[in-house]
Amino acid sequence: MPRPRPTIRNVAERAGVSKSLVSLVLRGSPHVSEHRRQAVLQAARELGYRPNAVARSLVEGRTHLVGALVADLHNPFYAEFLDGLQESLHGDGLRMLIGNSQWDPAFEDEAVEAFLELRVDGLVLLGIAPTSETLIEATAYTPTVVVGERDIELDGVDIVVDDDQLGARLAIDHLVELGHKRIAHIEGPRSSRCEGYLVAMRRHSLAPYIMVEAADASEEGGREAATALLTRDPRPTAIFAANDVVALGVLSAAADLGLRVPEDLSVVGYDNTQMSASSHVSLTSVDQARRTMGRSAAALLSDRIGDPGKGARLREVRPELIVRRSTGRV
Amino acid sequence: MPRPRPTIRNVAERAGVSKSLVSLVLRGSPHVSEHRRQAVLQAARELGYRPNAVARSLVEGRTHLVGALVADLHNPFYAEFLDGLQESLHGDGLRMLIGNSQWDPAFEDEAVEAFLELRVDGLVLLGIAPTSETLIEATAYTPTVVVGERDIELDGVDIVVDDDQLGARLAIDHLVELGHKRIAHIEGPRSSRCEGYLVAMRRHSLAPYIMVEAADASEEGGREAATALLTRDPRPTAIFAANDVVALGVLSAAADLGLRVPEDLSVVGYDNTQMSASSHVSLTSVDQARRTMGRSAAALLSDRIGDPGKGARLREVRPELIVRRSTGRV
DNA sequence: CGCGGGGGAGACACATGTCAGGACCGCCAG
DNA sequence: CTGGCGGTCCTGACATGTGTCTCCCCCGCG
Repeated sequence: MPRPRPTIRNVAERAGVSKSLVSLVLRGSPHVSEHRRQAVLQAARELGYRPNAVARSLVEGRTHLVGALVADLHNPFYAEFLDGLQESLHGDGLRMLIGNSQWDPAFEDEAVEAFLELRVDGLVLLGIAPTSETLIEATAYTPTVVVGERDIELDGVDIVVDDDQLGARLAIDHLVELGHKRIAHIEGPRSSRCEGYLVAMRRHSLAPYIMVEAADASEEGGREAATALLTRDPRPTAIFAANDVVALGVLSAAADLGLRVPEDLSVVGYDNTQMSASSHVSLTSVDQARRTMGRSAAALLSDRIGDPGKGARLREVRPELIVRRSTGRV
Repeated sequence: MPRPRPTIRNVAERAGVSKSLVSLVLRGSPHVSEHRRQAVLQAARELGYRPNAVARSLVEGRTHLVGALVADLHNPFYAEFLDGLQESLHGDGLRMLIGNSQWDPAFEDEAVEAFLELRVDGLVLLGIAPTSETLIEATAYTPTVVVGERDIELDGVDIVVDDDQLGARLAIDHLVELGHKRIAHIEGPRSSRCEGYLVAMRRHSLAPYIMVEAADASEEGGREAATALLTRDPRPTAIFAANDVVALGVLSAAADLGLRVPEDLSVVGYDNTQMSASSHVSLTSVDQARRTMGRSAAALLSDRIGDPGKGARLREVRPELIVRRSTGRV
């Protein structure tokens, strides 16, 4: 039913010119008489002509497409990051495609294969370290930026991360300022946050009070770890959780044990999830400037597309502490 | 730095055959001797050959790409829907591109233009009604499915929605079963949910107890509306909120007024957000079978791509009530 | 009349799929 | 034994829609 879309030749015929001229007009060449230019533009408008990006990409050798591969679309961090990324890429005339690997390495490879076949100009890996053979090969052929993963040692691959250590320090400083000493930490997958906690505690000469409990990054994990911490004697007066979901588990555990927040226990999360902003939760949390990270990634990528073969660069973005009602004086 | 990717010709030379034969092998033609087939495959492997989807699309006249335009990536509904969509499309050999309009009609048009220039085979509009000229034109040229918007009257455009009315009925039935009579509703943007509430209340002969308060779809809006409802005399014993975010506002208002949930007040949300599953919130909520909707959309779209020109179809997906701790007996 | 330059057209290239046709082989009938 | 026929494998040519490059034409000016 859908009639075939008009091509540049149809426009040329209708305007009574050669197709080359149509191309010139559409690309904004200055060496075209005003008379013909108008004729071409009008013909294009009348036919509802829309340039075929496929053909253009083929001849240009580039697609102006950037593939963003996300481990998990549900994670609000990625969603906001993508907003920033798209915004900046758009300014550079690049379009963003999103692929979703759902944490499955097989899907990762597959999505990247798709991007490579589409000949994207650049690749952004979100929460995905290029370890598989396919991914490594991809980074060799295509300008790539990795986000949220440290310790990538690949030539010509840029990295954008949140400065976890600084974030942890912000949290601990805040708690110390409120008079807390027995500050515990629940460790998650990001080990640098734990290191930041350790460093900050020592800096405040609170080394004797260091308490760390590991947990998997879920509410249930946070609850179990918190229960373990809070039944110690003496119990901590504050808990810095690896992230907001874990912190939510801490809140549950506290409620179960009859501890009031923040009177009896202060809680700090990480990520500043939408959830933590809810007044029903109101969790003090470290915010990773997500949009900023997105923009950084876009800048690095555009630059690298323009000039591949640069050395790898690392961009650490400064987080910020958002204080809410889950923290208070001892 | 990145050396040019090998083409089908390079493979042909290396294997000592014509490029047509390489194409045949790669497309899995049966009329190729095993000997040559192996030679071609090996040459392709050695060169790291990857077919160029751009060139292929140009000659095939189709891209095997589907563009999904999302109003808001942060909305977890869309994220999960996309999972289901991608999963099913993948089974049909289609790849999914995601565009993000961030609720801005200008971005919508622009993203759709991009999709059209890329010559996507199909379009999925999430929470976006095709009202602008660009979008309407797009639906005329490209198979399209609209999700989450009713009342689209366009030829050849399929619609997938949650059965809001049924969802509301499930919520009310549940509350009635628990002995509630004074059940209030906070109305959001989806008017069909409100209608469902009204119908269900009347069905239970509870028309005299109908109470509706409008609110904008935010936590603050929910809080205000709930405060208004809960300070009435007699006050409602249960509130059915338009969605989970609004319900969260209800919980806040209840806490402010010293009402315990569920002892003094039962609350039901809609959408079964991740938040509502958190044990710290534990909100009874209506779940919109998001993955199922994604799969439905994929099925409709694949079908329409195979045979455009069918009439418009409407698919209403059945929601389900998830009972948690925010509802209890009167 | 010659030269320069502006404006336009035609040819080619991009990487691939397909289709018509050709080479070769084996078999059978004359 | 040979010619014809059918089948298998493979090749070359063409097509897809666009950008660019070279070349040509014509006009105006010196």
